[in-house]
Amino acid sequence: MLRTDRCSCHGLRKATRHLTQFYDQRLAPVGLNIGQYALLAHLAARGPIGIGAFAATMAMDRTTLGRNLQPLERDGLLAIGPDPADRRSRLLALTPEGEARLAAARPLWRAAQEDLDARFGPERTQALRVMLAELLATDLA
Amino acid sequence: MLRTDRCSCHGLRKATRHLTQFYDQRLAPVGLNIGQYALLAHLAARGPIGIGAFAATMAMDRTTLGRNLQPLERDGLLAIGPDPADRRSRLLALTPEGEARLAAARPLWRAAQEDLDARFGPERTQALRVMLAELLATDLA
DNA sequence: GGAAGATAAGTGTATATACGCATAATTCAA
DNA sequence: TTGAATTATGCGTATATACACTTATCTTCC
Repeated sequence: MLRTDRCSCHGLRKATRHLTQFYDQRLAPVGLNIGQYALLAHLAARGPIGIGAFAATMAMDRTTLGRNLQPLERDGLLAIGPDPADRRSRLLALTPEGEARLAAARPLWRAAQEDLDARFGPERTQALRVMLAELLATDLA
Repeated sequence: MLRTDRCSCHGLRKATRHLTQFYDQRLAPVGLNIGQYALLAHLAARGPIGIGAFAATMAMDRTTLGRNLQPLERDGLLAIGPDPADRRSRLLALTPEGEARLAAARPLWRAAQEDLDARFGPERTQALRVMLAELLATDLA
């Protein structure tokens, strides 16, 4: 018999640990975790972008994003350069190495998604994604 | 128009950051975050318990739990004592201070839950909890 | 043009997360 | 009974998360 948590936040956090470990293990062969993969994938799609705007895109605290960029920059997967239009801002962009790493990671990510679909069910997975997007869009302040 | 994430894990992690910040802010007046509140609440319910068993209960890595206990022990909210039946094991239990802190936190947690229900909808909140429990119960290894 | 306010980002600090390795105690089997 | 396998935990390391505070730059208004 399935026991749901009384606390919605605790249930969410537990499920996140569970799923994060799964994705992290699947991506480990290319030396990325799911958070880093998401950063690279979104950065590839949004082109050069400032830290604040990118943090908003990722629904992440600005300072958290700043810290998370450091290992990726250190490893040469992304470059942080000046913004010619605003000297306060610094523009993020993938390096060729970052694009190569992302390309290597994509099939692993896709396989993880498909495995999740197979084990949890495509409809439930889809329903979960919708519900999580709705929760994220809910103003809680 | 609502945009769902392609990556289930990324969607889950974003929603967790969002909801965790909400709960953390609501619990801040008593000096706890939602993770610490969950630890104290479950520890109160499960009585003295070893670290490994408690970690399994919390769906948390054993070493993560060990680290998370440190601030709570330092602040005198829980005690880590020897297990008379097995000298390898160490038993966790709330202190009176821990019980008092938990009692002070409960109304704030309850209010946060009710606010979430009001803003996200009780049916959706319940459906989300069920789906997350199902995901947690899904073997992904 | 210059002061006031707004905005972009970095730093210090604290907690959260988990892997790999090490240690100590228990259990089990020959 | 003792050596091997198992189990419970701790520690080193690396990354994730976010708050409060600070600095640098930009914008606006007079």
